[in-house]
Amino acid sequence: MAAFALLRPHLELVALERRKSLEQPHKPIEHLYFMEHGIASVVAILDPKVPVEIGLVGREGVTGLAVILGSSSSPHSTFIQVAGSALRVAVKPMREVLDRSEALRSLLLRYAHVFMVQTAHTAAANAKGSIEERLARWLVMSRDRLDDEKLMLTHEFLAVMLGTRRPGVTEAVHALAKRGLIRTDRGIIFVVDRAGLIARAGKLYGGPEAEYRKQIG
Amino acid sequence: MAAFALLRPHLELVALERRKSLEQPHKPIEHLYFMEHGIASVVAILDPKVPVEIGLVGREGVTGLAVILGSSSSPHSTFIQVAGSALRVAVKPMREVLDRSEALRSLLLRYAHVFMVQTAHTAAANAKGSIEERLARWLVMSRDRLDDEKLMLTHEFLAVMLGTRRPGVTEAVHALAKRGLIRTDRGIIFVVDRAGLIARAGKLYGGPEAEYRKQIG
DNA sequence: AAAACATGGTACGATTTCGGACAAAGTCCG
DNA sequence: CGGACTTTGTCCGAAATCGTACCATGTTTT
Repeated sequence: MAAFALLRPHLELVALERRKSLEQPHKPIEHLYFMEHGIASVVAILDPKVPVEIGLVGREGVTGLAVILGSSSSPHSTFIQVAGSALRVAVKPMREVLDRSEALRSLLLRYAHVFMVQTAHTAAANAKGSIEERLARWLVMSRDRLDDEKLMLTHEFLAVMLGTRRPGVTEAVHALAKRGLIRTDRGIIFVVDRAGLIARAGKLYGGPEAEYRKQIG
Repeated sequence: MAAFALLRPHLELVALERRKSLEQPHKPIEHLYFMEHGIASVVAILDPKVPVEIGLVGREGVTGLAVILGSSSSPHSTFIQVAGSALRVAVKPMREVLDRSEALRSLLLRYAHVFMVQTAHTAAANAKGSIEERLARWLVMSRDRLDDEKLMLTHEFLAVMLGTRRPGVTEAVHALAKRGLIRTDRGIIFVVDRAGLIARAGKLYGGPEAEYRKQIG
């Protein structure tokens, strides 16, 4: 994309290990990460022991939205969920380029809008969806961001993401497997039937995805 | 605020009746409303019959964030929850002023950040909070935005806002009343003990509010 | 190979919430 | 006044989820 030309000199390719922290609550954000592979997860911290996921960022997006909105930190925490890589840029050059490029600013603000829609949908999903429906939604979102059927995720981890108990995830995983929508192995979930998962997620899937296509394409 | 000088010629004072729609899903946004009194509610529409609240806007804020982020519509719906008034501006002059005033743009983007934190907190609250805790949070948020102890709200309405059944709200209202935190009358809830409600809401209250003070003050 | 650890399966009763229905009480309007 | 409507109170059994615990099975480390 043309808007990236100004940014390119400041981009640095970095590998991202699983669990690496990209942002910590209320601490200055140092870099923005344009994801190439892998998934970053943004979580709200109700309590240091109780993080709850509010959004996923894959290669369609960038972390550090707070900076794009003019803040230097946020109350959320961002970390790597599925290992991969990203092009990162330090906050200072990012701000300079944002000031100079109307096109880039416009693009990133539209992405912020899309991310907000995703977060809002998560709020609605948490209020209305069963664990199984929310899990189905989450697996499809991950599959799409990775473009890979093989997801390396533990139940424990999914429980945090969905804001439920770990045994609840185990049951939901079994239910989806019984329907033939996924296959599992220790620490791995294979997406077998993406369309089936979407059907299972019902109303919980689709809104934010449509908004992304509309705003960014 | 100085940043508002450019905007003033385009502002129009309007009264806002309860239930008035300010934005409809995927329809062009026509005006932004800087709330003076009353409360606007932003809801995600999982299903036309199932709206779920994702954020509140009172006199501390403005509706139409999608426009500020460069979009002309959003998948959400915004309507008046508690009657009041607002200064509104049409989208076109709003965009022009945004282009010219760095200060206003900065302020409104920071507000967008704060609103996003509020939405994220709602997602976490919906995942982790009981109905009573969520209700307590919601009542305090409304009380603060109205700066009034008297809230004109029906249980039916609160049920939609919290994403639960109406009888669940009735029970939660009774529980809070029994603790002496609120008093109720038909269609009215009086906040008696704000601090007590905050304590009852536990971790669900406080995060977004602190972020507002930090970013906007 | 043994020990330590991570992950998943399962069970338990307790609690919350659900979906739906119905009646009582208050309000509005002709 | 009388009917229509809104709002609230209450109840039911069913389902989902909780909190917790314990064990089995893999995996990694020593």
